Amino acid sequence: MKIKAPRGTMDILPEQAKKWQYIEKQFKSICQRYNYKEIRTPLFEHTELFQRSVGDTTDIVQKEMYEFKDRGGRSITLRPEGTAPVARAYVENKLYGDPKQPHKLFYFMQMFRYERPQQGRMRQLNQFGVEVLGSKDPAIDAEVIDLAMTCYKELGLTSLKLVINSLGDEESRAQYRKALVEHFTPHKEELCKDCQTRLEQNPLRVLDCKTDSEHPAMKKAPSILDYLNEESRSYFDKVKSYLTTIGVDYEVDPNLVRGLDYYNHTAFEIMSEAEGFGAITTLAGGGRYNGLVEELGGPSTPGIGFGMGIERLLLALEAENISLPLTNQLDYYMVTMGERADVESFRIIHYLRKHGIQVDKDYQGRKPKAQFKAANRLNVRYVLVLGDEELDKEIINLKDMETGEQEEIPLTNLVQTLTLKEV
RNA sequence: GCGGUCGUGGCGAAGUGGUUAACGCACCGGAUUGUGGCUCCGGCAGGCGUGGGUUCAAAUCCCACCGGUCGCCCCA
Repeated sequence: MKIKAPRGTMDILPEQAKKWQYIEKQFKSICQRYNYKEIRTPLFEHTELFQRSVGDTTDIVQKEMYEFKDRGGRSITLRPEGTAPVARAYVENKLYGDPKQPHKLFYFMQMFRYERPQQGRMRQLNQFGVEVLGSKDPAIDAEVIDLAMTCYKELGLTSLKLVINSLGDEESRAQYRKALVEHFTPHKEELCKDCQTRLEQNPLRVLDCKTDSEHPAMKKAPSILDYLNEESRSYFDKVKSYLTTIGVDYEVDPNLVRGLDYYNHTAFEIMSEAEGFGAITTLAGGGRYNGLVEELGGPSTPGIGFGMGIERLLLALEAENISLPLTNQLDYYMVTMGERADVESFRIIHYLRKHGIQVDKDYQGRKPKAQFKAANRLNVRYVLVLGDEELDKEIINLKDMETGEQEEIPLTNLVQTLTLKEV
């Protein structure tokens, strides 16, 4: 084969697509229960949107964006994440003026990140996500987290870990940032190269460095939790208390920083603890972003959301050995014998389909024997047998593939009989 | 972006320098002129990821590239 799918992309074939459909259906039903409405934004945006919101120092912007110039010379980027585009749409369409607040939104969208692919990390990836704009009620934080957990739980996943943290408000964060720089600067030379850069550009991210995690300075690093001001601390406490109220277990990890610039207050991640899941365990991540809408030119509007990788979700299901209840097999298969019957069968199945009956036939010119084999392969319970004999008698033979029994159905009663069978 | 590892018919998998590249599954046909799932028999299908090189001779050795996979960075 000459032309292959570009690196980091994949085809989703019918067998697999059934799972995607099922997951989407379940998640949409959950969203309906929680009263979240679907939003769809463009596949690509002006590069500037991500630079300004996600942040120039983040990995996403520095090395992962699918960025190109269009024919008009504009810098365009295939969206690497969903929050910024949704916030942009909120501002652009003036949804802040809509009396229905907050706006509770969900999406199923493709994202693109230029990374070295491996299992669970594609260049084109699919995310289900949720964004709530216009509420700073800690109960909404808990609702969003609960929604994500519910999605996983209703599919049957159990080996989950919810990790939460608070990054505090701007003031808390600035204080903490200062403390971190003061703490790490004396050890700067001992830290890894990445951390030295991070210390200057984005000190919070020094904390989630894996290389230096054993360094004594890392262990003695100040905790964000000690730098939360009164308001931030109280907010975080309320979020935790709401989670407890509805029985959502969590673990507080003061080192959970989240990479993107727009986050503040609540940050969370959901991981799989299933065995054999490999190095990548994050299934979903999100947080609050109270300054983002304003940053994008809208009125000061609080927001919170998460993104959930569907590819990783499928891996988690596999790791936990969960098979989704997929049930779309064929109801009827038509077997024909002879040319007369073959032509007539085409007319009949068209008629049956028109009446809502799910039926297929052979298109390979196979012998009857092979047609029955095909029916077996398709896992069909009933086969409609049509040959010269049946045509002459104006009936069709309905064969039950499980019992092997066959009964004659008058053609005039066909639809009625088959419809009843399905019940 | 860095490091390890792998790449043989549709799938799985032998072969590690030398006659026309095992085998299993799947598929097609026959035994059974119009009836399947079992059995038996037969058949279809690959020149070994791509491109160079070494050699009398390469799927087998070397190089580059592409792709998968694992790990790192980071995240979904």
